Amino acid sequence: MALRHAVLAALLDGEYSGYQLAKAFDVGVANFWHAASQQLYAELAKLESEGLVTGRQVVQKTRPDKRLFRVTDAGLAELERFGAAASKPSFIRDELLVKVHAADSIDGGSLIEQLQERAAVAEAKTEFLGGLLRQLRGEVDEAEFLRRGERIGPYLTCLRGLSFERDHRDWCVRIAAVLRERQGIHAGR
Amino acid sequence: MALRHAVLAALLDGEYSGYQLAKAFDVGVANFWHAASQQLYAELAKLESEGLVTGRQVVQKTRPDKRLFRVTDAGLAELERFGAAASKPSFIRDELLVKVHAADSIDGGSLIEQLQERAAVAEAKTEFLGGLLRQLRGEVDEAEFLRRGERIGPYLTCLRGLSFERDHRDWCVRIAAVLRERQGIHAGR
DNA sequence: GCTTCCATGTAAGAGGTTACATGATTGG
DNA sequence: CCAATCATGTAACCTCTTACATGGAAGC
Repeated sequence: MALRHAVLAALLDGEYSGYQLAKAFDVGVANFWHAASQQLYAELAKLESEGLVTGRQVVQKTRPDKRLFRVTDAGLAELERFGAAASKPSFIRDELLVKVHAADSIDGGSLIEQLQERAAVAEAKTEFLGGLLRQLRGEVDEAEFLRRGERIGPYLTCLRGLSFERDHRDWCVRIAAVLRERQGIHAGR
Repeated sequence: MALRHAVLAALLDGEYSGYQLAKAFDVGVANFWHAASQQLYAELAKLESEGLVTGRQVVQKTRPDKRLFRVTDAGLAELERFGAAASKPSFIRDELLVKVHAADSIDGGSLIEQLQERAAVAEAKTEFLGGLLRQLRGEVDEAEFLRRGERIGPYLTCLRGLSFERDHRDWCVRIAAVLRERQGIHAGR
């Protein structure tokens, strides 16, 4: 019962279909919450039945029909209640880190490759998030936007995502270098 | 079926009971994997029945008896297989970030408090992880330890944890400041 | 012509959370 | 004296993942 709040928060940006929401969860929202599209369709149905969101049918000609959802007043109230309550501790899960933890027992070459691959993905994400931030703040500079912008929530979480991806990229690059050097040492024995 | 690998990786440090493992998952392992103690007991039983770990009973006088587990050769082989396979994308979940995403719709005061609280927790964690790193590398300096240390896996993941916590703390402090300034602006209208 | 995009789901099974049970010992 | 620590689980419930189903349109 916590995905609902992530969905409500994401829907504050405007109307979204389940499909669009799933895309949002793949990019910006991915900085702090992960969910598969099936979960989102199910959660939207549940939220609607509880009156926290409303959907309206949009008939399309060249595309399948869709339903656009927005947060209701009851949904806003629920978000406010959530905002005041205690948060569960944050939660991370990363198989690559599990592998690094076991680095002394598994094949180094494969691990180095995966770290480089991950570094490249993180690099691509930093660039993407940088562009998203520019888009969100528009013409004004960051300090000004943060002082007077009307909707800064998504901007703030993207800042966190950007910082996370940079940091993660740097770590991957560094660890790959460490493992490479150790391979050289072992090979030279 | 991925918790098993986190458990195997954690058990590489030596023998652990379910209870001790749960503590490890609260500190070092928490940098990349979260699991409740009940899960760990269940997973250890499963791993033992599959021959990937072995347990031995340790009778204690002043404390309840316990079972210490270590990884078997089959367990090591499973870890190696896992190390070579593709990793699932990393997974993050943070209710505080959900709240920040909805910052424009929820009470700012409560959010600022929670951000400060979180910053303090992150600060405490950076200090703890700093100490853990010193302990892991012993007398030698970091570069030397990373070149020639025998077991560097946990060190590398702790480095990531340290970096993450610092970064997270800085973000929390900054966002709290942004929200405070906006409150001042709104109050002054 | 093949793949990707749009768009919404269902169903089964695996995995995770919450609440509970037990009971001696050590530290403040 | 009260809380925390050590130590291991069970049971019920909720959530999440995996696999599948459908079908037209647009891009390469």
